[in-house]
Amino acid sequence: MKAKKKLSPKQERMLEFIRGFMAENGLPPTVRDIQYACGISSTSVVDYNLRLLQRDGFLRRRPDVARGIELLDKEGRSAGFLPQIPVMGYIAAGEPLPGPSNDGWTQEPIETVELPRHMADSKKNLYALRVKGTSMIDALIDDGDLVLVEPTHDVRNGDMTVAWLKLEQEATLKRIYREGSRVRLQPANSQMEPIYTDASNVETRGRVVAVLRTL
Amino acid sequence: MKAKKKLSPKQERMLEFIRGFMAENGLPPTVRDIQYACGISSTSVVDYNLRLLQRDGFLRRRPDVARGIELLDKEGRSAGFLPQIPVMGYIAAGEPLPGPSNDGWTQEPIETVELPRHMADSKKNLYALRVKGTSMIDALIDDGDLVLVEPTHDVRNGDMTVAWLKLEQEATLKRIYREGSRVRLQPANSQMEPIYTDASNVETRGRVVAVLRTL
DNA sequence: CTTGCCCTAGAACATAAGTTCAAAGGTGAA
DNA sequence: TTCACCTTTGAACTTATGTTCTAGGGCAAG
Repeated sequence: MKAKKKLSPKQERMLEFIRGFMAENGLPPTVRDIQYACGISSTSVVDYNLRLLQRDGFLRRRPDVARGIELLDKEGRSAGFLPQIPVMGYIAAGEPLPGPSNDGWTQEPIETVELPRHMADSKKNLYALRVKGTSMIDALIDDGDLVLVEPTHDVRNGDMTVAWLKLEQEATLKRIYREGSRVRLQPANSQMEPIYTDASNVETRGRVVAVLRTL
Repeated sequence: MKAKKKLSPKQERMLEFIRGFMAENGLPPTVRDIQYACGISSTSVVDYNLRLLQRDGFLRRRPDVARGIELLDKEGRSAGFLPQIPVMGYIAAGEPLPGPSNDGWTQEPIETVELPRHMADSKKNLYALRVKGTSMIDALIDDGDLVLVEPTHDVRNGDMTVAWLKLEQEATLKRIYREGSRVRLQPANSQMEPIYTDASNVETRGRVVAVLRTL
């Protein structure tokens, strides 16, 4: 992991814009796109800063090719184009569960992952949690897996849910079924027994839309 | 699912090239890139065919913008840029296991998925299998999951392996450990017991590099 | 054969977009 | 202040790249 130079606000903004432009339009911006979007007065200033950004390893430029900007990730591989999903923290049985407060997040993401469109589905404001420990095995989720969460309170019966059990002070991933005043939390692994608890004891934090495991 | 017009060989080739170019270079090709790569004699012919491809819904062109080609998937959403991983078939306990023969595949993919670089990564020639049934639950893999396979015979001890048990005529996903003349197949779920069998009974088809589950 | 249609050729054109330059403005160290 | 050094300006320049046009070839229907 290389220590990246810190960027000027202008460079920060440029990178931000380039990322967004690529994700939105499916091709890299031109120098002039950047100029206008970032309120820069001259193409030469854009060029100047692109040069610096390239020097510091944030992007690569192909000389003389239109829109020849290529964003690089921390490992120097090509990146961009896809929505960046923030990994907001860990989910583990005994630990507090990161979640959005009323206006945005208090913490920074511990990392970000780039996800294909058919998963990320843009406007849903997804975030991800890294699973720590094997306590979610009954949901067929292993240590190190990444769970993609849609932060909604509108969880339906049968949805795989990120739940916080208040009494137990425990985070869990289960399919949820409201049954009167109580709630049934059903492990994905049908060989395992469901948990029943009082509805007031369960705080749903969102709906799991995907699980990613890399080996 | 709309019925796409069938394409001329030239158009087929152009689309193919555009896809590859984008995945490889991270930006769409120019008209002239396409011209040279597909051995076309004039830019106007490329333009002509791009026009037809656009008419038939395979791509969108932004007028007057350099490299303004945008590939569309079957649903008309923007696509491209990422390696297309072919889903070559199903993996299920009692069914034959799709696999590459000496020169390529005999079957067509049942679908393709677009994967982020950090998963699809290199030129590893990955393919995917759709899991059918719950027989892989001991590997923490559910019905409907997608397993990404690197087709290699060089599987190391501890790798999650796509294995075919000849006697049992059964496909399975396990961590593999060679122990002398026999093989230990260890479920990912550590609460479950390993299977031991003779080395000659196991045919390894590749290494699982990722598991994707969408809910 | 003629007509119409789809496709190909080659060239020229228009402009989108990268690059370069000389000069000036800011800023901090000495 | 003076001297480096980094950054900004505004414009001009070059070329990469989309677009257009006219002409012609191939082929099937009439």
